[in-house]
Amino acid sequence: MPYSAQHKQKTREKIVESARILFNRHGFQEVTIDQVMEEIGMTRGGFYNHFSSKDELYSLAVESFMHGRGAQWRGDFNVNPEDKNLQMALGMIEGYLSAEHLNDTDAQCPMIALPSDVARATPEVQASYQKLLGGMVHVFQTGVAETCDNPREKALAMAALCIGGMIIARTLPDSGLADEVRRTAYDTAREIAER
Amino acid sequence: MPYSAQHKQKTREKIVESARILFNRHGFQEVTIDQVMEEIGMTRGGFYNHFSSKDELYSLAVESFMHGRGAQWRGDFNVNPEDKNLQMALGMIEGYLSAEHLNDTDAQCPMIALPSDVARATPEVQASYQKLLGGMVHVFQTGVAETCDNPREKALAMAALCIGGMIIARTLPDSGLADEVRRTAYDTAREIAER
DNA sequence: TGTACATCAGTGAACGCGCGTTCACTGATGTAC
DNA sequence: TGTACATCAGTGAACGCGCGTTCACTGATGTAC
Repeated sequence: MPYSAQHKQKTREKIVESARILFNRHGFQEVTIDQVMEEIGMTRGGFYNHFSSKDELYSLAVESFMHGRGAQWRGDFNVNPEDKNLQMALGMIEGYLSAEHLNDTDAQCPMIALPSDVARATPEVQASYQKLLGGMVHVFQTGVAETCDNPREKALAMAALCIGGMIIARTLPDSGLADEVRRTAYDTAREIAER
Repeated sequence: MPYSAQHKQKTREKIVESARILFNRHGFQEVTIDQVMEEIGMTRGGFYNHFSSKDELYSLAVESFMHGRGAQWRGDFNVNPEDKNLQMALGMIEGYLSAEHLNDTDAQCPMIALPSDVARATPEVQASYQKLLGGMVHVFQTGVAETCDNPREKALAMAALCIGGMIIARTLPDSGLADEVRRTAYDTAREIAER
């Protein structure tokens, strides 16, 4: 067997990561397979040795955030769902609604970077998006579970504020207004968590 | 002067409205000028008699919602900012987060239909988006102004919940979960308004 | 240890298609007489 | 009132370009002997 199985797996992962970053930056339609492959020093033809279509790549790129860049990011803010305490949930809110998260497009959550793209994508891509939301709601829910009797509702409201606040902030040309939206979403989500 | 000035103005408005609906349905990149023109029974060449580029049309289409389809929609839910009372703001929340609004893509607010498209568009398009947000915040703010001392913060939080909740709901393939998100956003926004 | 070989990841030219924009033309309309 | 004319909204072919995908090939690699 020429080329080890790991070699192919590594290349595959590099393509997905390159795609995730480029889709985050420019959107799905706007990114070409050429660009994705060039980013990792390869040419377009090789792409179809790994994936059957650009759509398949899209779904994998969205989902990869959860256990890839997203997990790394949660580490920075000490967010570990196993902790099951309020501090953990508050860390998530703070990190998600932070200026760093807003400005670091490459490492940004795809739920913020690609909402309307995903709404028009294949069911597979939407399923990947739903998995990300499920992960976030799980974090919030376990965090507030022991201090209230409707953790699920709280978790969903917190998620809507985090994601919605960031999407709006990202879209506004006036950065002052964007910061105001972000801060208000943070205050409100925190208040819901602590109430 | 052959063809009255009104004739040209009418055609221009028809193009913008056709574009707004098609962009809402399929996104900016995915809609061609051919499709926009065909929708009103014209051919592609005539487009450049009215607009200098597809980008210019995009900005106008987003902004047109406010005084066009959006105003009509506010009428259905008795939302008139001149009323300056809580009921008016609650009507807006209810209408915005309603199942009808979620499912009627053609008449949907572009803030829900196009967030990530706009984030990557020209500053002009983003300015149009910001105007829509400003209008919504204004409605909420005047509605809660007389019953609390931080109307601006409340209005921004309500807007984040309305827009964020709807964007998420629209993207989820599981309609049960989508309804849950929508309902929770409604309950939370209402609670903020009434507190 | 060294060499011939089979495999298949990766290459890059080519295909088919569609899009934004341009442009020479057409013909419906309002006006001048 | 009727007619010739000027205007310009609208037409549709053409241009230039780029993209997703295919395909014949190349050459780096691990294995058999």
